[in-house]
This record gives sequence, C-alpha cells and structure tokens, in this order.
Amino acid sequence: MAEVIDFKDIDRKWQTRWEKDNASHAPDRPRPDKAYYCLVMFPYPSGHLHMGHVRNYTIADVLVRYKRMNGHDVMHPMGWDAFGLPAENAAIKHGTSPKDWTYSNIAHMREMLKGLGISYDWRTEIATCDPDYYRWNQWIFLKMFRKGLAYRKEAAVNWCPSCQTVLANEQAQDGHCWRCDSEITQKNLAQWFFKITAYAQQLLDGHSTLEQGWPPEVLAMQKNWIGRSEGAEVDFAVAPDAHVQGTPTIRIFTTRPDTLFGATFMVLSPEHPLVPALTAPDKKKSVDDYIVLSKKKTTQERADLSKEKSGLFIGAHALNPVNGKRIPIFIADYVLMSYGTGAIMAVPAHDQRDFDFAKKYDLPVITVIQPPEARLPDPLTEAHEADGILVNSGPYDGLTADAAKEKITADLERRKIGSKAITFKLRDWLLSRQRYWGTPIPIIYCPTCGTVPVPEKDLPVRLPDSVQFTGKGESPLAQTDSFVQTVCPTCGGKARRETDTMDTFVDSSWYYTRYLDPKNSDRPFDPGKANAWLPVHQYIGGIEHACMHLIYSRFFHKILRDEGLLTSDEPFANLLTQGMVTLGGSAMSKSKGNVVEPSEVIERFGVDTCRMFILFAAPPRAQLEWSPQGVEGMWRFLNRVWRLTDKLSGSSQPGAAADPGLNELQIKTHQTIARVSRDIEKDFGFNTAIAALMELVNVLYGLNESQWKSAEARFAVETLVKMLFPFAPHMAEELWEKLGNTRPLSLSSDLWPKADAAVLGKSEVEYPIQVNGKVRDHLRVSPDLSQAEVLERAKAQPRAQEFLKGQTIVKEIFVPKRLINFVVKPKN
RNA sequence: GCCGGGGUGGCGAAAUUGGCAGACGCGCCAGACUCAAAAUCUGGAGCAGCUUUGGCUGCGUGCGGGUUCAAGUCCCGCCCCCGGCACCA
Repeated sequence: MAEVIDFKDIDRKWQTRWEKDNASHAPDRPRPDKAYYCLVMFPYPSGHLHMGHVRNYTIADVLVRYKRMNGHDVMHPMGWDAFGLPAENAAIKHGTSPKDWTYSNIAHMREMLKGLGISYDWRTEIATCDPDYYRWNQWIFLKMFRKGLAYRKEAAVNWCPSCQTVLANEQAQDGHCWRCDSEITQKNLAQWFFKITAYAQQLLDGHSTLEQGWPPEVLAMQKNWIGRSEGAEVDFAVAPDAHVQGTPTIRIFTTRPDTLFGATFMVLSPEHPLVPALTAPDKKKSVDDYIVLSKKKTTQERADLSKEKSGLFIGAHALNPVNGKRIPIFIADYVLMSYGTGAIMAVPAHDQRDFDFAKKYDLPVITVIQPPEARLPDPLTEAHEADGILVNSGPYDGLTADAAKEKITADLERRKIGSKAITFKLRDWLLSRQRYWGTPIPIIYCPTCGTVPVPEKDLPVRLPDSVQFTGKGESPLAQTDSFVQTVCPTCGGKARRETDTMDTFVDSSWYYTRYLDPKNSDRPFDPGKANAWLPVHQYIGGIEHACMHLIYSRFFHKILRDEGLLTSDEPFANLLTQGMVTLGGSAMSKSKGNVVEPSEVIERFGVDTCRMFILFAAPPRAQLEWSPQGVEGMWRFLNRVWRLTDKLSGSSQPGAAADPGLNELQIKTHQTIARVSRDIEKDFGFNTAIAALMELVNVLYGLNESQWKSAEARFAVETLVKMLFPFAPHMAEELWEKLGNTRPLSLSSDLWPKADAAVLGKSEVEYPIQVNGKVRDHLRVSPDLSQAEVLERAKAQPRAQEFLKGQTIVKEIFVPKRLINFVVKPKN
C-alpha cells in the first residue's frame, strides 16, 4: 500500500515541462497595473551554491508564483555579479585565468540553480564581467565625468599590503581588509571618486517614499550613514603673534552654536592645511612628530574610543568671535579632515569628549547652558550635553538653546563671520581599484592634453586576456604594456591608459535595469522597456548590504534618472532583508565545518521538501536554524498530502446538506484560503501560511469514507493543491495533473482561490467567558446573535453561574468575536 | 561608547497588534495495525501543587515596578544576547 513517491523524478519532469512551456517568461511589456518585478541580490559565482542562496531564491519564488497565479505580469531575472577578487586570487594560486575560472563557475552554478526549479526568465541572464555589460559601466562613468560627478584626487587611502589594493573605508573592518583580513596601512594615491555627496540630501529625502516598503531598521542605518547635521560654520580669527603671518582665520563646523561662549580651546586635524603656518617655531619638532605618528594610524585606530585621546598645543591662539577671548589651538588625531571643516571649537562644559580633553590638558571649563529645573555642579563632573537655558553668554543669557542657535547664527551672519551650515557624514565613493578583474576606467593620460576621456565610440575598453598574475607589486594591468600604451584620442600622440579598474559595487548598482534589456548594444537599456517595470516591486537579500550596495544603487538610479533614462526616483519600492541560515547557532561556513549542502538535501528528499522546510522553520527575516529532523518532518508532510489525493473517489457528489463534518470542512477550506492569502501578502508569513495548510490537511484526515465521496472533499483537496503550488511547485503540479487537470498551474493566471465571505460568515464563534479576567467557561454561538443575547447566554452557563453567585456584576466587557469578561465584586 | 534588532515550553515558532499564551511542526509518551520493528493512523503533554482520576488551584512570555476589566503586546527603570559603526565636533 505504501507507495514510494519519487520526488526527484517529479522534480525533473516538471522542470523540463516548465522550460518547454516557457512558463517563466516575462511578457515584453507588462500591463501597467499588473507588473511585478521581483529581484534577488545576484550571486557572486564562487562555484558553490549555499543554503543562504537557496533560502533567498525560494522566498522570491514563492512570491513570484503566487503573483503569477493572481494574474500579474512577472519579471524574475537572474545573473552573475562576476567581477571580483576571488577570481584573481584563484589566478594567483592556481595559474588559471580569472575569465575561465569565472565562466566555468557560472556554468556550474547555473545548472545547480536550474535544479532548484526557481522560475527565472533565463533570457535575462547577464554576467557583469561580459564586455557587453561592463562597457555600460564605462559609459555611465563618462557621463558622470562630463558632469563633474567623477573626479580624481589625491587622498590618503587604506592600503592592504597583502592584496596590494586600495580599500574604501567602508570595506575596512577594524583596520583589516574585509576580504583577506590583513592589517591596513595608509598610502597616498591619485584616485577616482564618484561625487555621491552631491546626492546626499536626495538620498535622505528618498526615505519618505521608502517608508512604506523598506524595513525601518534599514532606513535608520542609512540615515545614520548619510548623517546629516545642521549647525553653523564659524570663522575664528587667529590671534596676532610674532610667528603668524597675515590674518588667517580658521573655519569650524559646530552643531552647537548656542555654546559658543563656552568654547575654551580649538582642535585642528593634524592634516589641516593651516597647521604648518600656525605652529610656533619652538613647537615645530613636536608637531611634525605628532603628524608622522598620526599618519601611521588608520582611521579605525584614530576613531577608537577606548584609546585615550592625545593632542598637542601648537603655540598659537585664536580669538573667540563672540567675546574676543584668546583660546589655545591644539591638534588632535581624533579630528578628521574628512568630516566638517577638519577643525572644531571645543566646549568642554557641553561635550563629553571635549570635557575629557580639557581635564587631561588642564583647560578651562565654562558652563553656558543650565538645565531648566536644576543647577549644574561647580566644578562640573561631566559634560552637560542636553538642552537648557543660556548663562555666561552676554546678551544671549536666558534664551533657550534652540532660540540661541538661531540668534547667534544670525548675528554671526550679519558680521559675515559665520553662517548656517549642513554637513553630511557620507563621503564620496572611492571607486578606483588597483586590480585586473574589474571594469577598466575609460580614461587616457596624454602628456600634451592631460586627462582625456575615452570617446564613447571606442567603448568598451576591454580587459586584455594575456596578463601575468604574481600577486605582488603593481596591478597586473599596469604591468601589461599592450594595455597601457595607447594613443591620445585628441592629439594622436603617445599616451597611457588609466590602469585602475572599478569597484565591483559599480556593477551591482544598475544591474536591475540591464536585466530588462540585456542585449541592447546601443544603450545600457531602452528607457521604455525599463520604465515599464521599474521600480522593482520586491527586492530580497541580506541585511549586510543595508548601507553600501543599497545606497550606491539608489545613487545610480538617480544618476540614470538625471541622464533621462529613468523616470522613477528610487530603484526598489519594497525591500525584504532575509535572515541567515545557521547550524549549531552560527552561520554555515566551511571553516566551521557546519555546511549543509543543498544538493545533498535535494538528492535525498527532493526540491519541494527543501523549500518547504526553509519556508516553514522561521519567518523570512529571522535567522533559520537548520534541522535534519525538521526536514524529514516536512518530507512526511508532503507524503501525507500525496496520500490525501488517493482517498478522493472519481465521481464526487454534493454531500448531505446536514452533514456537520462537511459543513465544518467547507468552512475550514475557506478559512484556510483567507489565512494563506493574507499571510503571503502581509509581511511574508510563509511559515504560518504553511501551518494553515497543515491544519486543513489534518481536518481532511478526519473525514470518513462517505464524506470522501463528497464535492466538498474534492473542493478542499483541489484548493489545497493550488495553494501548495507557490511553496512546493513540483509536487503541486504533479497532484494537479493527477486530479485530472491538463493545464498546468504554472501557466494559470486566475487559479488562486478566493475565500467566500458567505461561507466564512457561517462559522460559529467561541467566546471565552472570564470572571474578573480569569477564563471560567466557554460559549459557542452563531455569529449573528446580538450582544445582549450572547451576554444572557453567557451568564446562564453553569460554570459562569458558579462564579457569579453571590456577586454583583460591576461591569460587562464584550469584545465582538473575541471574549466576554464580567467584572464582579461580592454583594456587601 | 553610539545606532539598530531581539529575549515566549525540551527545540523551531504562533498570538488577527491590548482580548483564552504556546496554533503548526520537531522531539517525546501512549494506543491501534504488526509475530516484531519500521512506516502509517489515532490520542496525550507549559510548570508546580492538590485530587474522590471527573477534575481543581496556583504560577507562568529575561528581571523589577506601573497603567488597565484585561499586558508577550503600552509606560518607567534594569539585565543579557545578536548585528552595525565613520569620535555626529
């Protein structure tokens, strides 16, 4: 009797069939109100598909299949984030070519992905290392170059001695290379930057449109990353001194212009351009030493709060612009040239870090803000950073801090020594990489004409194939003469190519538009095609990309919009950040030896079991702990569903009208439709949707032989199979066919069931009856009974009677369809 | 230190957003089927105490208070865990 189901066979059968039917093909143009573009963060072709990928793609596939069944036009593309370090490392280690290594990984991973039965439109497939793709990186770069949004500057950058490459600050973790973990040192190089700071305000403003569909914590992280501060810039005149030439001023940025009277010293970044001119002759030696020392430190080290702050008086003073007091000027490496103006006024009474610094160097502390209701101790034991009322501030005494900010700034503005100012923490995007396996930056350096952009007609600037990989010295491109030597497009003279390639985040910043027109050889994409689908309706990926990738692509979207290619302001309308897959509490990794191979699970149980387990074990956002027993449990559930369909008889008749069991089944079926639909649509509740399907299955197992012959039973089973389709598509197709249907579920656009409100309304309501908040009895009533009738019956229940006896009812609480509570107190 | 997220049975989790805490599943226990086991089907169980074995009573969502007829959910104050960080000048 126990039939052994060959899930693998069913997987293969339907994957072949779907491919033949073009079941996953997106329409050329979606209907405007029916478009659904579901995007997953495309994989790096490492050669291995891990469980995190499977989870990501399964979540997306559920949504996509559900949307298709509901009549949407769906775009579900797949491609490869194919440039990057591992290919180059493999080249160094094994002598392979990065190109061959990458493309063979892609071929392997494509096969594994196809085995998952995810419904991708493979016609969209792109690989970012393909010249047909990266030429458009170059094209976009040139557009930005012409607008001044791509520029070159000498800057202190993070240098990884092992990778021999520059890392953006964002890519340096705890002073170590994010990929190879080597300690980072500082080095000055001329680098290419994208001026993302020009879009800082727009990136922030865009949050108002994203609030609907993005997790609030991602928006909070981005907001902090962009880091807008409102305040004032104020010019401090340097006090005349024998060694000071002219009348220099130091511009500072402060968020607290209200505390200006409390500024008792200034601190400049050691790199500040005025430092050499202001340093007194007898301080020169120690200042130079300090600068050398701070250059050795990484930004990370300088930013480490646990380390004691060091500083050095440079032998010059400034004049506080509001009261003319002479205040000493220090340099300290915790002040960074990259934020604000690289100089601060220090107000120890109202900034804890300044307070600590003042204590260490014995500098005066002047309280200028008092809290409204208390008085601060004198001397202060810690800084008072909160708001309050101004004191010791001359004409501003008595003002609130907020009012004082306005008034002091306005007065400074009148005197032309200050103004309102806004700064951002966001820094320009350093895109230069001294690597081979990336997009060449399309720039030529001509001894006569200078920096010359490669003409568009000469794109793509191709990566040369024959390149040496030693892992040492300059980038392989810089060592390849045939690449470097060229002629100037302007004067025709001998010239050199830029040998830096682009950060791979450039590739992933606009790939979602290329999917929509992947073969276009005239433009990155056709605006008509792209705008028909964009913005992406659902983007799914890991939260680790909250700040970099997800800000960079928002920036690029706005760039492409301003180029006239896109009409929308934001690339991704809705974002789902999925949790990690763990085993034994930590993320699966080869080094920990806790990897579960997707291929092994699929080989043993079939794809649907793997999908169902992943979807059921935790909600998508939460961490997912792998459980081999849980997987087996899910396999048993699918077998249990299969056996249900064996119980249906060929010809189903409407059941006896008065059969309460069938009545209950009918109600349960419609309740399940309502629940599953709601759970999918509302917050990706796939785990509870599957739980609802399990409950329906449990009810069906309670049917007797004659009930199995009923139309109600058939309806319930067919409905179950339809609703199973997004979660376990292979098996659902097989069962659908087994039930006698010829048109596959994958081709349907109207088969998702609808709950019948009339049937739902027939369901009885069970009320808990509470007395003083404790449940004492239960009452089942028809839903159309009035409140008064329900309460009457509740009071008449025997157990309720027991607890109401001798009591006065003070209050009757009735919450429709929820509960009844009698608040009582003893009679006298 | 700052920012973000979280703490519910033996385990993964659920709770329609203030309304019966623990749905659904894993694991466990028991029964049916079987010579037996597996598979399958059926049933049981938060913890503790009492019990005339029908049940009854208390306690329970990290800890301590509070608001409310009613708190996992709201408020105040703590503790712990996870993730992120670029000294918000």
